[in-house]
Amino acid sequence: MRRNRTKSGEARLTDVAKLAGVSPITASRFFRNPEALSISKRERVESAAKELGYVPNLAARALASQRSEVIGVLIPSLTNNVFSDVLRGIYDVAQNSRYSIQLVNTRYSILQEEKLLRLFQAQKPAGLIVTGINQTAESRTVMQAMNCPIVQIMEIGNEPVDMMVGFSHYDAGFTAISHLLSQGRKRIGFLGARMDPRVQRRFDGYRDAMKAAGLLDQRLIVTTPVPTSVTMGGTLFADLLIRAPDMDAVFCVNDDLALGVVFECERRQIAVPDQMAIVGFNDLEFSASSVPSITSVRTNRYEMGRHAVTMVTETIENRRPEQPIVDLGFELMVRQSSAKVA
Amino acid sequence: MRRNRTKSGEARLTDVAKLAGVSPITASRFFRNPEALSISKRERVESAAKELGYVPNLAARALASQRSEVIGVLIPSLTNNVFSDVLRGIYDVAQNSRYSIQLVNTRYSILQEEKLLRLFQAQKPAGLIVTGINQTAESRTVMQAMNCPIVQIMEIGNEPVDMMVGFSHYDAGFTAISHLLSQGRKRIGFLGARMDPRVQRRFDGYRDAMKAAGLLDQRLIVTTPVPTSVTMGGTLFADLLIRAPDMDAVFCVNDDLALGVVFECERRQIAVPDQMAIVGFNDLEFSASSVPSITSVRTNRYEMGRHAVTMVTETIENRRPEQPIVDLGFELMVRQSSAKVA
DNA sequence: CAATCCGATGGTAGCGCTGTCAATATTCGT
DNA sequence: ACGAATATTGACAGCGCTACCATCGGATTG
Repeated sequence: MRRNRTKSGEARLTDVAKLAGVSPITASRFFRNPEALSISKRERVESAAKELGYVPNLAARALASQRSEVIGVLIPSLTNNVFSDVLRGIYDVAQNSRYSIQLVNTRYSILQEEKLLRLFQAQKPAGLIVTGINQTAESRTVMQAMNCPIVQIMEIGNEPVDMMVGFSHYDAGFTAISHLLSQGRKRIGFLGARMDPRVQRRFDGYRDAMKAAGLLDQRLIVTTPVPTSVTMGGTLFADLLIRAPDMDAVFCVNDDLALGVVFECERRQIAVPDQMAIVGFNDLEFSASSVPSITSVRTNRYEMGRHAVTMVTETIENRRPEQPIVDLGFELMVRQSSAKVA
Repeated sequence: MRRNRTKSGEARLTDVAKLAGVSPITASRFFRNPEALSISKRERVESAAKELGYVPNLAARALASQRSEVIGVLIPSLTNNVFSDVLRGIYDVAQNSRYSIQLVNTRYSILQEEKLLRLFQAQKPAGLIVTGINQTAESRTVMQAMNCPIVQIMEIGNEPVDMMVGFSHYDAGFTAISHLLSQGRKRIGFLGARMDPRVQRRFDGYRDAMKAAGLLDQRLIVTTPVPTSVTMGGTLFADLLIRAPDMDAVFCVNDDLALGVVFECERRQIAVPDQMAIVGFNDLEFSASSVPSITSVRTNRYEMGRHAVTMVTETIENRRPEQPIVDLGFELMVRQSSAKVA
């Protein structure tokens, strides 16, 4: 005994088909590939759907078609500005496509990431976007078994699970230090909070640049596993000054920390850049308009998000990008905080 | 002709049931309400599921049970720090529940919001979290028809669609201005970017407080529809100084703008707070550690997110909160930028 | 000891949609 | 004008799961 409508009173595809005088499958095609219908049927189905206020049942569609139109996104933080930009890129592209985004927060834990990846299996996502390249072996296995396009974002490496879009944090760190060295700085501190894998690679760039210049000194390095913040920038900088009072520059792994250093310098009346050069990372919006403005490494986070979704959708539609690894690069924005000493 | 497994090779509930020697429905119950099974069956199903690596098919479940376990979230911006905090609260609670979050970005457009709300209908979400109280009439109709708990967040009002959690932006604005007035300030500027409804209500608080003090002056007010930023804070402040050179305080609708004003004052060598008091809004992390530290209105954004999800889930589980409207309040954090003139 | 209740389990019948492939209509080339 | 190729359309049979109701044995009650 079939009713006229769904229990909750909504119209079904069959109801639309009946009203339009076509078979259910024809109506179904109207919503997925209207070009396949003759003009007349197309119009009939369209007006029938409108009249009934038909809304497709996504669960039924997913069940029948054996696939969903969900792209899973795993990011490590919802607070960090860096990820909000990436997310905006992701959502901007996704909202104009038929795919929807399922976002989860790994909180910088690769075990949590592994667990969430397993959860995604149940959804049979159409694609996956994961942060970074440091997944557990188990996570990689799960991903490989998932049979959908996968993009690793934020950084690039040699062994993509599938595809990648990002840039080299090592090179970026190296470039930042090279800049300071070229300005005549010798005692360049490293200031890092929450040493996630990408921050670690920025550090590697710092270390190698300093080593190459014969200037590496453990006393110049301070890090903490605590999350990053402006306040933490000031605190760590104070630490660093105790350990290396002759420090003449500091490389902060992000702009929040750098801003904290700027404020701490003001408190202590340390002249920037004369006595202390400061370089940040990410080029957040405030870095250009702070006083002094902060030299920083600009990265294309919004583009990264857009790219990632696009790579996923193109792959689904059999237009897989020729290059599985996309390097979006970075740009050192030199500003007042690291201008040459007079 | 039924196969042993799904086409893609995954085990189905029936396969688990067969291996465990129980009926499919018993196996089904194991995953939804294990307590209903006898210990022996429970163990049998559990080990069978593990052996087959069974992962439930969410689409099938949603179709058969006529409901999903998705909570839809509509927010106007993915960039604004304010929302990242709310989101973090939402995700923290949701990730420990059986509900998953479906997030969409309305980009401050109530028309886009309406469209997205319709999209959500198709998903039959278990609950909905929407930003603010300024939905279109059509949006309200759609929501009312959705037959699921709905929480409006960020602010409170008198006519909840269903439930609300937030605080009074009017009161917050009024309080901020009262503080400045009590410090002896008379020419208090208003600096607003992207005048969304909540910012508008902060403005109403400003206007009424100034009017009550007989100090309202249009020249003291500057706003722009452009999104907020630190840079914009400096720009608008410069505008304001031209229009009202005798200004002795400024209320910024958020801390980014306030930070921009701090920098602009430094550039112009305007002494803060002696010549110019500054009050921000939201109490972002940097406000406490900037130089000078910035007086701001602290709001419980993380809690707001947590609350919203909790209200939804409790309602679903028939433990609807007694109070449909939760006022999380705010707190004025008085700091250097608005200390009393000597 | 029969009547009653309750917890545990299973059978049946879909949920609303789409994949597959066959059946028709339509167009085209020669 | 005729067969072949192509464009449209439809019938059927599930997708994997759960709601609903029936069943059954055992505990409880007077």
